[in-house]
Amino acid sequence: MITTRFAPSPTGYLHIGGLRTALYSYLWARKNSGRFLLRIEDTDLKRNSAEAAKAIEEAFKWVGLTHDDEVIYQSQRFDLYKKYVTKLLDEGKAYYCYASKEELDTMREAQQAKKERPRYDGRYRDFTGTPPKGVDPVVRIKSPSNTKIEFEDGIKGVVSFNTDDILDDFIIARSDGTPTYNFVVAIDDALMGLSDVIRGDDHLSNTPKQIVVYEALGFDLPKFYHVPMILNPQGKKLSKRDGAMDVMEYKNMGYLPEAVLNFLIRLGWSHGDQEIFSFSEMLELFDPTNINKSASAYNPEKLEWLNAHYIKNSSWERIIEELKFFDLEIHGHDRKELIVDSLRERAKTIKEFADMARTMIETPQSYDQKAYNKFINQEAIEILKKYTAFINDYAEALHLPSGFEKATKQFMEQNSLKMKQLAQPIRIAMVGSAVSPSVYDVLSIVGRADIVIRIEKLINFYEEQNV
RNA sequence: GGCCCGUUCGUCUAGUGGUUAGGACUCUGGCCUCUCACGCCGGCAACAGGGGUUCGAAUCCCCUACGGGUCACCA
Repeated sequence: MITTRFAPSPTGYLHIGGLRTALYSYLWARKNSGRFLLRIEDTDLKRNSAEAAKAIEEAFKWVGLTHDDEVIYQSQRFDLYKKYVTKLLDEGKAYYCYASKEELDTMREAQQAKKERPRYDGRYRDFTGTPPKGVDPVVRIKSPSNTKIEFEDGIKGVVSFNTDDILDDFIIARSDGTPTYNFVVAIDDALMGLSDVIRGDDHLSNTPKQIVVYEALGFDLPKFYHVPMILNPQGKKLSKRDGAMDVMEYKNMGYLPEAVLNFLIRLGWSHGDQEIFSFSEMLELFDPTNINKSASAYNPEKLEWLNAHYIKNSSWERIIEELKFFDLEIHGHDRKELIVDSLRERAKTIKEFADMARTMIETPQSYDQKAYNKFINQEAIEILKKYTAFINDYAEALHLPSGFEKATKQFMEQNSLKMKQLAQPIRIAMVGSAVSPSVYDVLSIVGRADIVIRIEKLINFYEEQNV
């Protein structure tokens, strides 16, 4: 059985890079009918873990990820960790260290002065004397020396470390009794039954320490996969200055969750030349073995393209639903469908979609200067006047774009006009600019009564300008 | 600085000893056209450098350069 986990430290929101490793872990577990667990790494009690967990659950919900079991909070498992500290102490695999901070600092400085690697020198490793008074000891684990620690990473291949290069007897419990990161991670991963640990590249050099803990405690090692980092568009480390770090920001910007997931799965992973992955295809095709070895810069244009793709291919009901988030409620079944179909190939985000829809729904309050200067002149005004009269007197009912097309063509024929002469003035009257969907669609969306109002408004504006 | 990891078009990537080095995004030329988009057809653009191994290397090995990660009583 495959069991994976996502184990963020509580920062208050779900990071975009975090979502990617969560997605990989999720997919790998679900694909294999396994379990995907969530654990909050809140051994540092200063942060608000309840709020952080809530933010993660919210983001998971938005993109459609679900985890099994209850969320595990490390802060609630201190008793458990303490038992393992005691166990190692009893077995002689760990020991109390009474070295003070000052003592350790001077030791470190001396080492650095000699250009040596700063490391704990093991001075209390075999200590049997009387402990110094007034020092709360830390607990250190006995690390192996003069050997190698190797493991097969599912992404990087065999990774090998010389213990003397990287290890010392590191602290597993602080002087206040609280356990440290590398200790609890190993315990929890083992106790939670993880078979596969998929996590960020930045943990690669923690892995040997965790292996020391696994071995001291007699736990089986999981398979590790260290996923390379996501870089900003400039190829540098992602930081808060790069904008959207919080997954929920993407919702605010009008991105669809399926676009975000598709973007993320493809960033550092591939399946041949395929670019578009539905959720079920992700489930079917994902395999952590072909995650790329190197870091990848995220490029906003591709996300945008993906988002546009999903907008184009969403049902109109879905888009109407999404538009509500941007305070846009559209009434009328035909009108909803028409608005969506006229804009779905034009909007890159739902936010843009809402903005464009508003230009058709609401009477323009001003006119785009350039477009107005270019297309609105005495001749255009005369045409618009005639057109208003024509629409007013038109005998048949006018609802659908096809009806407006038929009527407008008749009008053009009667007046020997070409579409080119008519389209832009009408467009400016309807939406205030020279850019919109097909005029027939716009006309149909605006509706017969408002068409007349909007044209008259433009005419009035023109005449006031030219008194 | 030590250790670890990495390096194919600007970006995401395919490629696992023999390819005109493929696709996608971006940019760009054209077609379509009532504008803008969409769509379609085309274009620009890459194996970090140097040594080996081999009949033959983007692919295997070594070195260099560059980038990243990590070295806490943070996680």
